[in-house]
Amino acid sequence: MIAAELRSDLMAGGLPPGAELSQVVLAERFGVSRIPVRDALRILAGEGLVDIQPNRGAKAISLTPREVREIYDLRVLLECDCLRRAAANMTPGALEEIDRIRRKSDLDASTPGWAEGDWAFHQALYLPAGRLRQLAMIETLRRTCRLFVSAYATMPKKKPRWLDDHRAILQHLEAGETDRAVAVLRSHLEAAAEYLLARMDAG
Amino acid sequence: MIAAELRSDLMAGGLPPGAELSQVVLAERFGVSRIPVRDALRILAGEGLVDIQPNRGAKAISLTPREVREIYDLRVLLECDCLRRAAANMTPGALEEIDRIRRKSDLDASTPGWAEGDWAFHQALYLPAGRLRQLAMIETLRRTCRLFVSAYATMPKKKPRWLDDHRAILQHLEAGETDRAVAVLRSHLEAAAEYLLARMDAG
DNA sequence: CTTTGTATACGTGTATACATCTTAGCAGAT
DNA sequence: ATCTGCTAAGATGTATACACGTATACAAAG
Repeated sequence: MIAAELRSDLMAGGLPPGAELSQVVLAERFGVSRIPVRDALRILAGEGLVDIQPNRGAKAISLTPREVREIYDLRVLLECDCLRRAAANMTPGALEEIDRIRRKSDLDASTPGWAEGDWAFHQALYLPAGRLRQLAMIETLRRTCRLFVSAYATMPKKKPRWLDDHRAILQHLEAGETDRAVAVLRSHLEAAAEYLLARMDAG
Repeated sequence: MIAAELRSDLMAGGLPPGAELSQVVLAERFGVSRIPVRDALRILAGEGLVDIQPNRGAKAISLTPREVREIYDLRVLLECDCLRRAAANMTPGALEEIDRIRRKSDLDASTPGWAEGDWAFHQALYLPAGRLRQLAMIETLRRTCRLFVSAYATMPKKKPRWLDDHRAILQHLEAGETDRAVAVLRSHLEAAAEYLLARMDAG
């Protein structure tokens, strides 16, 4: 629970990248001893969200533009492959379900919780691939990016572009044109990378 | 240190897949309290080597053939991409260094520590890509496989095939034929997957 | 004989206390 | 004035003790 709480704080931007995460401070804040805090920090370290250095404390991760670029390259690699595999196993029922989730995510596109809907869509999209481990790796990479999206990009106004991309991906899948769907996904991710990198250069 | 020790034990097969890892027995075995053991288990859980279930203890991971297949597919995806990027940045000096490591790994090919040399070669091969995070992900996946190689495959006798592959990859790189080098790497990994899966079906 | 409830034992989760390390601050020498 | 060395404060690492949850064994009811 403490790990989940900390994760939310990191996502929301309450703990900016590079912030020092003192065990005692967090323990007092949550009203528990340091042991559960240590466990939580180790869990988050395993997810790559915090960086623990022996005898020197934990920090919220801080990425260089070069690392952000690498992470998005990895996402392109893993997500495009996952979509391709999912397309091979896609059923009409699954497509219907994904579209339902897409429409629901349209609603809270302007709320602070827009990212949850975005991830729900992509998750549903990749699920038919039957690759749980790959999906977990993708989620980890997405969360790592989220930290920086929250920190640098206040609230994307280019949202419509994203929603259009989602719809386009689905339409191409329904038409059986996997390559086109994958191409849209790739450009979808590249656009997000460019947006974030531009913001990092600015701020 | 305890995490490293446990990792070695898991690799060497002393702790077979699915083995229950009790905090108390491990604490007694290492002559320390349970706290450092908890930390070590969380570290290994972050690396995906052990599975921690709340209030129910930790176990060495146990993979189904389907999951092994997925992991090798991920390795093909990540390692081939990494090699391609490395080939683009490869210098004559780097090739010389890799070949030096390859020749050294030839020597302890029949010893129990053959896997270290194997990994050293691949690591040197991918390093010029300048993708540290991707390299870390690959290492994690390789370690996960290693657990099962140790458990099911006593000592591969097909070693010569692997060493030949290593040499072939280098030769293709020296010739500037990246696609061929990547093709050999892919078949290299596929062969390892087939070998392990066959052993799992048998045992 | 199967099933359900309970009690006991075992293991994990957490709090407190102590040991160790890092680091900031300051005094002194060059 | 800068650098070296020491000292003290704060944080992390670890050990011990206790609280809680889970699982197994046994007993009793259906």
